[in-house]
Amino acid sequence: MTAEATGLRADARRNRDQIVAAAKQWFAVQGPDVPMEEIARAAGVGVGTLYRRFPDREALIRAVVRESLTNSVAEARAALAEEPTAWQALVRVLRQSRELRLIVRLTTAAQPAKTIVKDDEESSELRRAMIEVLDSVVHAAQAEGTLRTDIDTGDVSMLFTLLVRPVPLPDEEATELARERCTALVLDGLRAHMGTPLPGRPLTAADVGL
Amino acid sequence: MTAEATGLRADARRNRDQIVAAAKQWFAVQGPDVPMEEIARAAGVGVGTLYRRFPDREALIRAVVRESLTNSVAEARAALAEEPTAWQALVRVLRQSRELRLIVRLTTAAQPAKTIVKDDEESSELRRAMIEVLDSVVHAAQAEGTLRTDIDTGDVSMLFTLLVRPVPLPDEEATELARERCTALVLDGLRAHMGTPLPGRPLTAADVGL
Amino acid sequence: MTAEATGLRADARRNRDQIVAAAKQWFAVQGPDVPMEEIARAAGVGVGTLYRRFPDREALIRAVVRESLTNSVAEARAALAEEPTAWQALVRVLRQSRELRLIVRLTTAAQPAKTIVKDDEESSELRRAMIEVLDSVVHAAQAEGTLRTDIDTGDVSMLFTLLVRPVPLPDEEATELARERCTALVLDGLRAHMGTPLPGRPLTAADVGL
Amino acid sequence: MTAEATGLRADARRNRDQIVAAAKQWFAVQGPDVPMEEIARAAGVGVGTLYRRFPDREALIRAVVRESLTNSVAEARAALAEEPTAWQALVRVLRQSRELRLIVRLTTAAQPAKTIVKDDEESSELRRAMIEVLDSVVHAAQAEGTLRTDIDTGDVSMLFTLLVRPVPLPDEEATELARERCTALVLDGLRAHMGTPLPGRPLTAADVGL
DNA sequence: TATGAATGAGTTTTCATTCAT
DNA sequence: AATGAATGAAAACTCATTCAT
Repeated sequence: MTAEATGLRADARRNRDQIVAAAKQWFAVQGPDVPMEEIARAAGVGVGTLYRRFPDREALIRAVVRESLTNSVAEARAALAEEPTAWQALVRVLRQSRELRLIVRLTTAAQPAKTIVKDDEESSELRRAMIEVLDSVVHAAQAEGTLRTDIDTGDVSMLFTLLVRPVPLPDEEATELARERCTALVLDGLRAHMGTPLPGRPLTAADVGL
Repeated sequence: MTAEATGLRADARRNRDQIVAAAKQWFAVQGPDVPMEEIARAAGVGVGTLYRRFPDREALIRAVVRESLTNSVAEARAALAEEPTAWQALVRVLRQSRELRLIVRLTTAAQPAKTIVKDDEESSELRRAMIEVLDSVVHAAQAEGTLRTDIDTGDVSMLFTLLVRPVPLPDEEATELARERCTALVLDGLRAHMGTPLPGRPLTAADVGL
Repeated sequence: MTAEATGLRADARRNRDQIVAAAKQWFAVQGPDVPMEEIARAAGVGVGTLYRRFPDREALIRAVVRESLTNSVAEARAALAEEPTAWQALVRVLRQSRELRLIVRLTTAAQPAKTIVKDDEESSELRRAMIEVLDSVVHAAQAEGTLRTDIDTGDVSMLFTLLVRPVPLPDEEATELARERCTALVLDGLRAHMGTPLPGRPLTAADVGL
Repeated sequence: MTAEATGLRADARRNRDQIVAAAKQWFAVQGPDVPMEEIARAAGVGVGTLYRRFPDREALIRAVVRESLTNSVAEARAALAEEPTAWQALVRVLRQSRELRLIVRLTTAAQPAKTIVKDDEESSELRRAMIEVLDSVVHAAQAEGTLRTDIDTGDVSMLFTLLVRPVPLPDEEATELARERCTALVLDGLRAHMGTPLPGRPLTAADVGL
């Protein structure tokens, strides 16, 4: 799906994809420190195979982040293109959060993952693309009068980050409902003309280190 | 401060307190997986002493959670008693978040901490006390007409949980500002008479596994 | 060049030779434990091809030793035939040390190589041939009065072994000069009529396990 | 025995010494790549204990080298002080080679060991001390007319290095005899007034990277 | 047949927990 | 009772060897 997967033999390619998929699953539930062997097992391959494709844990995280970011950007672009209003695009981006959730999880983990993304040119480029789309959505929503104007992309992405973090409630259904309601409540806070004054100034993407 | 601290010789007691304090610091920055030796070093004692007091990591986490919960409940009660309006009490609880942040961090970590709290009678009792206070604040605020009425304590505590999670931005100042703004935005979403309809039904504390 | 190379298709034969050549290079610099894949890469073939030709590392070492021994014997015979005096032949053998150096390196490494040579009939035969030539040179030199007579082939070959071992000095030039000077000094020790009495008795090739 | 061993509890100290002793034995026969677990087993401790004392293989090698160098320097000084002639001191240094053999083995191994010694201040100092003693012995022997004057400390130490390398002959007795004879032959090459002209110029310790 | 992918056993290293001093 | 040493199980990573394409 991403660049580095090309030019592999069919079976190797299948394995690579399974490894990334398995890593995504494990990373999503346990964070970036899952035993490599666990991932290998989930992918149905030996550790050796995993290490042949991804020389160390960082490389694997990098690949996962790249893939998730690629998907997220594509989803965000689709939302912007297809939704009738910018507000609706904003809402949709926020709801299409599976991949985003993973990135946030990895990016806000202990230490390493953030550095990994920062140091990776391809990820950085994707991150820039993501910011661009978010900027468009935010400013368009403000222009159409649906989003409050005392905020900027950084504020929005902070809220996204918070909403998207995994909150392990006992059962799956409650988790979904809670997330939906929280999202709706936050959206209500973002809507135009409704707010109390905010401290400081609108935060840009750069302000929040994006 | 808590039950198990009583009946120890003065020096033993001091050790115990230093260990818990050190654990709180480390847990706050690195999560519940910090090497035990790190904690012992920060407390100025040997690992042996740590283990004499807390037979394993779970026991230590339990002690930390108990202490933090105790403090949080006290703070929440003080807010309810001292603030002129329930809304202001709500805001103050949300801002007095140091101890709360720690509990959330421990409670939402990988696997163990949540179970630890569930299985501990004293923590459960504190949790119930906390819910009771939160319930009072929430319902009082709704009664006074400042908090929207299509929500319940579970919704509020979910939002608290989200806001309180550590979001490692590059610099300390930006982190503080971002947190302030997000809090304000979320509070705007919670204010009475301002919202769009929410999906589902008001979530109680029980609904979100508190 | 050696027996097992015959009867192969031209390309297979070329592969085999490249593998052995690559192995000689790597063995010379890193000893017999170089990763097989390194050797394969240097030979411009896949590991699979290497393993098709040499079922395991031992087989490859065996092949290298055979080839080196073959060359060494040929060189020693040429020296004996072409040099005007036995002493000069001795000196020349000692200086023509590239192949010899490799054998010594492999033979005196950790454990395996020595056994490998011992257990290999072809190598043993070559070793016998080598001893024969050395014996001729040594005894001829003693007969012509240039080599001290209280020693035998085993002593000489021990000294050869010592001199021939790689001594990694910082720069290449120093290494060469040092080797030259050491060789000259040792030769001075071997010259007739110059020595102090030696302990024990002259060592034959058999004495030193050749 | 060396500085870093002081201030340990009696049992820890005993373990540390056993570990170093075990490492010396294994390093002497197998080189610096022996499995750490092997060393731990030989020392009668768990791997964990080994790693507590020596954070990685390098640290262990460093400790072994320091100890061996310390002993070697002491031996060399004793030889210089006690032997009636410098020549006899030279001979004695060369024969007291157990510790020296180990250092040479480690120092001339694959890559790392050399760097380890270079980068270690204490080892470097010991090395300088060793050179100083050797210089004294060499120059004194030349002054008393027993050692040829067209050489210098570098030449001598190169010959030492060669002689001291392990030559695994089948049986122990043959090894000893062979070493004795080789040493005697080399000494004959070093004796004053006996030599043929050597190429280049006398090699100092610096020339051979000491 | 050649290739390079897959496997899994072997090593290094870390850290929770136990135990001797 | 306090300390920090010892233990060993677990995790990361490498590489010889086998196998599918």
